[in-house]
Amino acid sequence: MQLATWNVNSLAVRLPQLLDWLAAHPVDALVLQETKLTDDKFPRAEIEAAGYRVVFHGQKTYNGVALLSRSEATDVVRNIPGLADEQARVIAGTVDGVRVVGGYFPNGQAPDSEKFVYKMGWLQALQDWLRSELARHTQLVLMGDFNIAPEDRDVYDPVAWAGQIHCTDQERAHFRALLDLGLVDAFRLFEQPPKSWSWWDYRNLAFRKNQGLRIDHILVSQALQPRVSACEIDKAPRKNERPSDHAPVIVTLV
DNA sequence: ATGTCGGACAGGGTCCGA
Repeated sequence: MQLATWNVNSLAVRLPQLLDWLAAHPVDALVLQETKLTDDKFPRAEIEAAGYRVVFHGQKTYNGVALLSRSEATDVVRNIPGLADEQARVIAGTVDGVRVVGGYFPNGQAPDSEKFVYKMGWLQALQDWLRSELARHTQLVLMGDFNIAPEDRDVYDPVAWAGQIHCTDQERAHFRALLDLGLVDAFRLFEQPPKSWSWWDYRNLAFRKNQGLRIDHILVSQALQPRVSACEIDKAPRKNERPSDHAPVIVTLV
């Protein structure tokens, strides 16, 4: 079984690439972020024609998430229960016995901004909700664009980025709090190439220079960890002529 | 490199967000 996450930065633009990618990587479930589509504009027919069921939660211009799966997702949840949030950032469902939670975590803009305050509150609400989700679903995967680089080795220039957004102590503490719930960073279960990133700024020839961050993650519950046999970032779509700024991350379960 | 994308609004160029 394979699960994946990909911030597509506009599904309207990236749909052909998504369909190509699914043809090459017929994963069992995939969560998308930054679809940037209201639900009435979601390309359901095209995705179903590719052999996937799909549930989604979108809004105009910003954010927007989706869960694609070969088997039907059940017990679907949109956004964090109990959190009043106008931003479409979470979709969850149970696929083949695995609770799949897809998230587009807030960017946070800058550590002294109002958006950072929102990010902190959102992260706390996510943590509180996941604690109860884990109590109900021992087999759980949390994946998406976390907008957090958990450690310095996840940053191409940790000195320049020290204390900057994605790298603050507060964000990293929230990431560790998620691990403390009983989740494991699947990517770090395996030896990985040094300088492995999942996002490269569109500017400054960042991809060509491999100047990026690892901010897209797949966390698995402890019950699921023994099933994890591989986890990798697929850089290939980032080489497209008109790419998303993020690359997909894939986890393989036996 | 305040360096590029994508969407909205508007029907071009400018703004916001990332």
